[in-house]
Amino acid sequence: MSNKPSAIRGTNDFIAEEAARFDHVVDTFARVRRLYGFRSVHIPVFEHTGVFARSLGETTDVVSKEMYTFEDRSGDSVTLRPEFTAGISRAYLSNGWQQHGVMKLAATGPCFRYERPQKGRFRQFHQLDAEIIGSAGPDSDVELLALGQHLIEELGVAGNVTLQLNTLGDPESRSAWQAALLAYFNGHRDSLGEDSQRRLDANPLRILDSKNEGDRALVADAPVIDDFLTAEAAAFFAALTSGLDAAGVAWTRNPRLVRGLDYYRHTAFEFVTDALGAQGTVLAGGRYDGLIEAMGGPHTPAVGWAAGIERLAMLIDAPAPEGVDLAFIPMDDAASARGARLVAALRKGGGVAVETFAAGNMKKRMTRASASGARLAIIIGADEMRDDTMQVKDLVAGEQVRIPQAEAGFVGGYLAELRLVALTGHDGDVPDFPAWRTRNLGGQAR
RNA sequence: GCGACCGUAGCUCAGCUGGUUAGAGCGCUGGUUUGUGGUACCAGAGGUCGCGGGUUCAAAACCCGUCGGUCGCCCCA
Repeated sequence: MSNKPSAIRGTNDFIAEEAARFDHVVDTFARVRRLYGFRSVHIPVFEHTGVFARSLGETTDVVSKEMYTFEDRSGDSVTLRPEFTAGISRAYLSNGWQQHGVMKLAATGPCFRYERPQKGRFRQFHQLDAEIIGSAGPDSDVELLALGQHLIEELGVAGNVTLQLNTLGDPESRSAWQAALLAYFNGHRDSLGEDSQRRLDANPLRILDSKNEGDRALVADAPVIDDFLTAEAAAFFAALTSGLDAAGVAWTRNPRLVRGLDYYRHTAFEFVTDALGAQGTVLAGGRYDGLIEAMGGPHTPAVGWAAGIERLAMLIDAPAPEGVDLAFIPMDDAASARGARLVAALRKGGGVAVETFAAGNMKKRMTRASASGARLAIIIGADEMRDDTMQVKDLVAGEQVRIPQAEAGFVGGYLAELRLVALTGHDGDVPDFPAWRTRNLGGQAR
């Protein structure tokens, strides 16, 4: 048992419920983002290292110690994407997407960060991503946040998640505030924890969300961004908050909320939960007006967010397990061949999900058929082959009828009706299959 | 990079202060039911006790190392 192959640290293999949770998050995003006109974008999973190194900020942890970077065979340094925004911005410039005007884009897929894994944090993790590129107005921030809120609601986790909102101001506001913070914390350097003393040099803003008890007391009296906001920055934030109120997006002001990556301006936000241990951030982002310009493009305002699929997946209720509609159980080769045509017709014509159970003894086949989630089973053996009939068993009711194979349409019709009832949430009682068939036979006869 | 905890059957775990052939539940295979499941009963297969070394008459249990996992710090989705 010790020679089993092992997975790379911090990667996951999902089946069954875990896979269903993951899929449900992805599917829900695909549905909701269309409601807001966000179009799908597909970008590479890796880029030239410079794409990330320059855009995220050389001193950030993501760049300085968490990137999956390696040389390819030609000696170029390439990096597995640690996030989506830099790659999308690069694609925007590479392909001249300015021609499309304001773009609302959505992406999904794996990202990579070389970190110690823990709850809600992995080396290969997966994100949902939404960006609005080319729009400077706070109405775009509102739309983007509304999308995020809507997604959270559709996933049924809104009760556990709150939106924390802050502004980092424009570059003037931000650097004035940063200078004031630096002066303030330098004055109390000795009272700061070890980690925060290091932050003082690297990224003083981060001291604001220190978890150290002693730091928190200092942070409480630290300079607040509001006192450094330029008139424009203040107006932007006011427009944003009133827009959110108008759109019915609930938010909480958190003046100590900062974002780790260098490119953020103005809006910064996190949807957080306390139900996930130490990794409470489930969806987060902000405005990054300077990024595309810094990458060598024209001045292009933009806002975006990313959400952690695994984190959302841990939060939602378990989705209904996957299953098929119908189990086909042939008793011998002849029945198997006959049934193949029948099954193909049901799949292609009726959209019926069918799984065949031909291995093991009868009891085994029934057990597996039952576990497949199928409502009905079609059983064909030598007896049935003789007179072109089949046994149709309702696996929920336990009732079974022997009917002509020519009546396969009833099977498709019954399953279609069940689907319809499930879809409309109409809980009208559908009888078991034998009774349903008798009823519809009668109806047709007249 | 730092810290804490954990590592026994396919899975989840029990195994008290070291003492003979290492257990349970679930799952798997077969049977009660020669072609009928989801409930029940019976039987069976399946374990280098993560790996290496040490202490001891004796180690799954104690010590050291190592690898792996989990959670936390840092940082972040």
